[in-house]
Amino acid sequence: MKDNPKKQIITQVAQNIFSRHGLLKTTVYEIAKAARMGKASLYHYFQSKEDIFKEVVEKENRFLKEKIREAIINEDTPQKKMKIYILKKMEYLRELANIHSALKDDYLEHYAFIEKIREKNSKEELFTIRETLQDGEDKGIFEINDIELTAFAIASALKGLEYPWSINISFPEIESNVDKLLEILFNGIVKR
Amino acid sequence: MKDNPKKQIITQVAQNIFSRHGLLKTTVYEIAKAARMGKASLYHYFQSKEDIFKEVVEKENRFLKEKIREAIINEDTPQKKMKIYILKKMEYLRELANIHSALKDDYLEHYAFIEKIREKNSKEELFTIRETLQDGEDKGIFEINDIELTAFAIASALKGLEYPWSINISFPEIESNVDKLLEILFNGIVKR
DNA sequence: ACTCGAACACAAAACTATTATGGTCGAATT
DNA sequence: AATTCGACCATAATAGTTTTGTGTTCGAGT
Repeated sequence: MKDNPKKQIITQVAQNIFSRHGLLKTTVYEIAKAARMGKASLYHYFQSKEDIFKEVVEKENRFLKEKIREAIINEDTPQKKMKIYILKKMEYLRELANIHSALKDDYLEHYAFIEKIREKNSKEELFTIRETLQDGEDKGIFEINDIELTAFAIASALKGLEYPWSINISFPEIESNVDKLLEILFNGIVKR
Repeated sequence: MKDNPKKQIITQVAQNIFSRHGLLKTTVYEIAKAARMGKASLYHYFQSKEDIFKEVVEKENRFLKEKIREAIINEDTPQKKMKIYILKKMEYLRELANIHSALKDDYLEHYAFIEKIREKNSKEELFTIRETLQDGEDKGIFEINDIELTAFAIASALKGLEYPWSINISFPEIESNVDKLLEILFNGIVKR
């Protein structure tokens, strides 16, 4: 997808409608109407409904990455970089309805293309964590053996931050939970 | 439930049938037949199908707790106790089909009584982790500020161990992942 | 106290008909 | 040539109806 204006309009209107109704409830007809064209014309620009949704998710992912890059750019320590990465990702995932849906909605998990999106996202996450660990090690801040396994363990732990605790269990504010978990991951609980 | 032999027979046969067919697919009629009684007679001993399942889950939970107690009894350090606790729990949850189902199956999550079972289990988990942290602190091994929040953060991290990663992502053996995560939680990644 | 056949209310499943939806095709328009 | 779209297709989804299954109750019997 280059700079085709029609394609961008379709993507934009689709982004809005998908984010309100979700992938399944949004019809191709609705998107076409909102883009002021006939339904059949859409297929000149996109191969399928799935293609449109993929494009929308990729657009949101680019936005998310840019926002994270901006936030991290002036941080100097790997600890701060990791914290900002996690918090910004959580924050923007809440706003970006389509990528959130693609990554989190249970009813979408049997679609092969959704599985691919989730896989790509997980790989990017693991990569980012691994890079940050490497950076910290290079700077003599972190001391790590088996960096791959460490990246994986940390990624797993961070997934646990989204665990759906029962409503009757009083759980802390997400940010203090992130802070505390990162503090533990960085410094450990064994006396120094 | 005291020592009523009929009730114990019902519970035992129900445990078997529930673990094969699951809560929803198991009929009261089947349980009655297996216990060699009429369907209506069951209601003399249990108030409902739900009551039978609860009894079965409680039975399995008692068994699980006893197995963990036995495994931990000779361990001396809080680190070892925590590791054994996590691994044993994972191991027995895999074997004890009914409590596993009660805690994990998505299709059961809208039942109020299942939510209660999950809540109770989470509270027990948090309690166990908190106790172990306290033990470690009392022994001068751990240094913790805000023990409640720390217990919560660690519990969250451990929930992440069960995250369903995509099949195309090569993830490590569960035990090495547990080991690595615990190592990080205990010692941190910042150079000592 | 314990047992169970019969019945109940309604949930679940099966079946049938109708409508909606993603996608295609070819002709028309720009 | 690029773009548009009406009409149509195959089938998925939905709606409506009927049938069967299931948890539970009740009252009579042992």
